[in-house]
Amino acid sequence: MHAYRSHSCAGLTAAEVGQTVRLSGWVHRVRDHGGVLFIDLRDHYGVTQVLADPDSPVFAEVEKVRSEWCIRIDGEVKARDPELVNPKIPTGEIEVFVRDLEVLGPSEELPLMVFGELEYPEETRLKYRFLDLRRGKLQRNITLRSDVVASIRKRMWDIDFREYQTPIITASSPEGARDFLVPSRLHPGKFYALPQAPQQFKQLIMVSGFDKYFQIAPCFRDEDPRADRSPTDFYQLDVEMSFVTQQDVFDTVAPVIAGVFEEFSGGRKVDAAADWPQIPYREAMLKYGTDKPDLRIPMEMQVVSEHFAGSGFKIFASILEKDGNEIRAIPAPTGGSRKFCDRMNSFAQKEGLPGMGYIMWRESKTVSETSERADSGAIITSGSTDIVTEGAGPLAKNIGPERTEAIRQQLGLGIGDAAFFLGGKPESFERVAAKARVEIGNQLGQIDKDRFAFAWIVDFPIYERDEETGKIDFEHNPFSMPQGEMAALEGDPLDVKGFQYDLACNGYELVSGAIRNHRPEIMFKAFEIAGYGQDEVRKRFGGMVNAFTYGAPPHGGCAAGIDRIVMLLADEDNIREVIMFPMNQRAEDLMMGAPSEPLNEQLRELSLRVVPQG
RNA sequence: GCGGUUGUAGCUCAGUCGGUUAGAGUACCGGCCUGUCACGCCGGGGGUCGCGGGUUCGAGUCCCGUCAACCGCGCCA
Repeated sequence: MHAYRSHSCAGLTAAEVGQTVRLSGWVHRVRDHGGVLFIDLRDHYGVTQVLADPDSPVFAEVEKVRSEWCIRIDGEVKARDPELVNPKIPTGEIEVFVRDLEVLGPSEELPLMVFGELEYPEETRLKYRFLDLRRGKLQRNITLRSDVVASIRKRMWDIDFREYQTPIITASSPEGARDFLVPSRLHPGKFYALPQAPQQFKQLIMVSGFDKYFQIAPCFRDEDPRADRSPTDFYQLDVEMSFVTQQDVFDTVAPVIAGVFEEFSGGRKVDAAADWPQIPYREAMLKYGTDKPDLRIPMEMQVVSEHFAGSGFKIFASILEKDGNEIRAIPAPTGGSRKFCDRMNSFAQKEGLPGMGYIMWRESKTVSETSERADSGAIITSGSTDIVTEGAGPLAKNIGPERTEAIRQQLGLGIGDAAFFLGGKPESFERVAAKARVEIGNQLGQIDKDRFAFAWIVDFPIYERDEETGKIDFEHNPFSMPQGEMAALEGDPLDVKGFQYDLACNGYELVSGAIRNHRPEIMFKAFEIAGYGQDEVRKRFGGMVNAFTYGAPPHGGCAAGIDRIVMLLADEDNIREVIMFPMNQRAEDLMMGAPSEPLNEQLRELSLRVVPQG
């Protein structure tokens, strides 16, 4: 018999009754009844109940085992009496009577219980990640992640892509984020960098004639984390293809993403890839306040400036006197209660805005009298009670019934509905507006939680103007082909759109990509507009620019966030739930003790000296 | 760098208006229990109330400072 096991803890059924088996696993739970003692023995695959009584030669030793000890047992498979079957576990029809026990690894008192669904603080969970990982949820999430990656690889292979590895220790490739630097021992004073993405390599792979590339690639960025953003490193499905248009990339990647979601959605609805809308960036910002809208929420923002210009609501009226300012409304069907409106107002305040004005529409009865002169000359007066829709709330009072009604009609709202209003420079309120829209959708129960809603966001601007310095800079990375190529760069830079796109899903950015700028002269021009001379470009992207002078094919691609895809599929809202060994919020690994101080000897070898922080 | 929330037993938490010896569940230790599957019952050990200072006759509780964790902003696809 094998040293550790003849079966897994999920592998025994009524068919094995009577056999002598060997199991290894962790003690999930002990139930000691004195004369009979039960252990739920758990491994990666499942749980089997094992038992011992004084007839067992190892009864005394079995009595000593505790939760999470790693043990091996030999025993005899027994059928349970019908009334003793546990229908909750697949092995519930049998149990194993222990005849031999070996403690493979005893356990200290646990800082975190594997058994049960108790919540623990992040700090505890991360420090004892190996215990947390034993728990059902992380076992499921991490297994799912592995399955998702395998599915992606297969799907990419099936459409003739191949996976090529690119360097990890490489040159700094400024994509916008901060680099992780690696000091060079052989070249004192010089540093390698970890790639923020294999961006330049994959483009070079295209120049090298490989046509279709993908890689499940680690990416490194030294930025502060968020719940949906891992610090230090994360994984991308990195894709690049030659001789393609933007639509070709969509047609290639969408079925892969949709296929993966369908495969692992567990019955949740996945919007068909062919139906994914393409929303221009400007339109997304206008309607949703963000370039990663959650399209499960039906409400869309609208510009309502005209109704407030010169109105009695002085705050908005004066905001509108300034160029570039506008007023936008978020409709909130069925949100027409004071309580709800107040809650949303304080939500906006918590997010840093002065507040969020609102109008509620309710019904009001008015008695109207009409008088008319009959043909006979008599005056006939008739009275009737009309039910009319009336705007309520301080804002409605200030602007009066006509303007209030015009707003209602524009937004298509009715009795019991509300609308929220934000004013100023769009950039100043769009972030909060986007969150408010989600909050409204959530609170009013208008989000279909069992749906994955996708949209391509297209026509991203190539450039943006820095608010403070007024300087023109790249909005994203500088590798995208401007729509209209060289000619487009002759006009106003802020009007130049790129063949650059994102895929949004349920409020997350899942994919980002572009048709690349493969023409050196257009690249130089594009950089010139952002204030970078040819020398600078050659210095920073020399390898790639040089390659582009030797017959570069038109190419494009994208990168999809593996962590986020798994996070959505696992229905988690924190990226750490789908990463095996994540960092904490301060980019520390509490389990491994990283980062840590290097040995003096290491520093000497690297010609480095640590400057004490004042 | 900034803002919010949190910090009490190994773990999860309660602790009223500032008032006696800081509690519960769980885990751990001991005892009882032959059919449990969150087994049950009895008993026990376990506390720098994050840390420092202050107010007070008296501080887990109030004030100031500080540290840490998480969430968010800035930043970043």
